Amino acid sequence: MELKIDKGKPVCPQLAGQISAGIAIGALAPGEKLKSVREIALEVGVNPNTVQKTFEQLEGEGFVRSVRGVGWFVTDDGEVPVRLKREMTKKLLDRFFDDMKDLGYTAPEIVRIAEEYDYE
Amino acid sequence: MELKIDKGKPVCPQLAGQISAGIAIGALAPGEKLKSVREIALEVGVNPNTVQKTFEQLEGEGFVRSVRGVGWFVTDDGEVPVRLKREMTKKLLDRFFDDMKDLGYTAPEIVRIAEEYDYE
Amino acid sequence: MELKIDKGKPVCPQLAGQISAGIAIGALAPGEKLKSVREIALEVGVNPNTVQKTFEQLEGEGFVRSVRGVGWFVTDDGEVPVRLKREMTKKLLDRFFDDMKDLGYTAPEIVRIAEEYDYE
Amino acid sequence: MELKIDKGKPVCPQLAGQISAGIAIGALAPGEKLKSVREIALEVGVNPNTVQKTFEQLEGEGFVRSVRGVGWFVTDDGEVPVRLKREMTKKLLDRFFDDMKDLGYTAPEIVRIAEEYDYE
DNA sequence: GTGGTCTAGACCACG
DNA sequence: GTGGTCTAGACCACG
Repeated sequence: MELKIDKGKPVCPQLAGQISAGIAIGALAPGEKLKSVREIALEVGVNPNTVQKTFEQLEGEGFVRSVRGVGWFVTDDGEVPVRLKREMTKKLLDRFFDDMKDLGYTAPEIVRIAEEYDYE
Repeated sequence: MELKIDKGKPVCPQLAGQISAGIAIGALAPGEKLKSVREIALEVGVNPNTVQKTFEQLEGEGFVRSVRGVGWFVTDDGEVPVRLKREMTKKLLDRFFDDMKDLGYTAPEIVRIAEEYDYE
Repeated sequence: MELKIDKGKPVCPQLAGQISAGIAIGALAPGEKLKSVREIALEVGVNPNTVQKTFEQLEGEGFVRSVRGVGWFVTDDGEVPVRLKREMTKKLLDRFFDDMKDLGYTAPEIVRIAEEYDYE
Repeated sequence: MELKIDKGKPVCPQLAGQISAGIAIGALAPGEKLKSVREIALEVGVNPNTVQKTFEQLEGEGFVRSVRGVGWFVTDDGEVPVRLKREMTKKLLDRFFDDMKDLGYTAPEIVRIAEEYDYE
C-alpha cells in the first residue's frame, strides 16, 4: 500500500487517515504486518518519530498493535474494517453536507450538484 | 451573521472560511460594514489579535477592505461573491470525491450514497 | 504539587503515575490548571517533549485536557479522582500480593509481614 | 520450575526476577542444574540470546555459574537463597508502602487495607 | 508564555 | 533490523 503526504499539512492525521482507509477498504488485512516505521518514514519523507506517533495514535483506537522488535500489525479483529468504513463514510458525508449547507445549498441542491459533478 | 468557532482547531482559517462563505452566499453584501474586530472577538471568544489577522488575510485576497478609524467592509466588487461561491463549491466537491474514492468508492457509488444520505 | 523523577527509569510512566496520584488524592483538584509543560520539564530535568507526551497519554485516559495557548487542566469530572484512587489502590495490592506469593509467602503470611513492617 | 513472560515488557528483568525468586524460595536448590538456554527460550518464546544474557547477569550477581559445554547451575553457596529472599522481600515491602503512601494512605491504613484485601 | 507539531539523532531491548 | 524512549531544538498558532 502506497502512502503519500502533502507537506505543509499536519503529517500525523494524513498518515493515520490513509492507514485507516487502507484497513477500512481491506487493502490492509486484519493481522497483516505493516511496513516498518523507518521504511514509511523514508517513503513519505518524514521523521521516524512522526510515523511512530501516528502508529501510537492508531493503537489507541485499536486499529493496530505493535510487537516489540518485530513490527506493527493491523488488528486481528475482523469487525474493525467494517466499523471503520461505516464511520469514515458517515464522517465525510456529514462534513460535506454541513459545508455545502454553509455555502447556502439545500440538501436536494447538494445531491443534484453531486450528480452533475464531473469527476476526473 | 453569526460566527461560531471550534476551539482546539486553528481559529483564523475557521473565521476566514465563515466570513468568505457569508460573502459567497450574500449574507454579507458588497460594501456592507462588518462587525468590529472587538465585537467579533467577544462573540466567538478569541483574542482580538486573531480576528485582526483574519481580516488582514481576507484583505489580501480582495474580499474585504479597511477604512482607518471606521472599520472593515465587504469589497464592493459584485463579482467577488459569484467567484467565491463557485470556487468554494468546487473545492468541497473535489475534496469530498477524493476522500470517498480513497475509501474505495467509485464515482457512481458516491453519487448514489449522496442521494440516499439522510441529512438531518 | 512536587514532582520527582528517578533518572534511569522511563520518565513518562513516572510522571503519569505521580500526576494521576495527585488527582486521586485531591492534591490536584478537578478543573485545576497544571504547571506548564516547560515548567515541569525544567523542574524535573527532562525534555519538554517528554512532558507533553505524558500529558497526551493522560488526556487519552480522560484525566486531563488541554486548552491551546493556555495550559493543561485536570478534568472537571469529579468522579475521576474516586475511580482513580480505587483503581490505583487495587493495582498496587494485586501486584504486591502477586509478587510476594511468587516469593513463597501465603496470603496470611503476607498480611503478618505487612503488620510487622517498620516503615520509616 | 515454570517460567512465564509478559511480552511487551523487557524480558531479561522478568526472567532474572523469576529465576532469582526460584532460588530464594528453594524451588531451585543450590548446585542444581538449570534448564538449558535453548529449552528456556523455547518454553517462554524468546530469543536464546536473551536467555543467555539473563544468565550472564545472574552470574554477575553470584546467583548462578556456568560450566562450559555442560550448562548453568545454581550457586552452591547455601547463604544465597536466604540473603536473596530477605532482600527481595524488603524491596517489595518498601515499594508497596512507598507507592501506597504516594496515594495518600498512612502506614496504619496500609496495614488495614492489606488485612482486608481479598486475595483470590 | 503556552500548547502542538515536527525534525534530527542518540541509545536501548530484542531478534 | 525493529520498535521504544528520550533529548535538543525549531517553528507555528494563539494570547
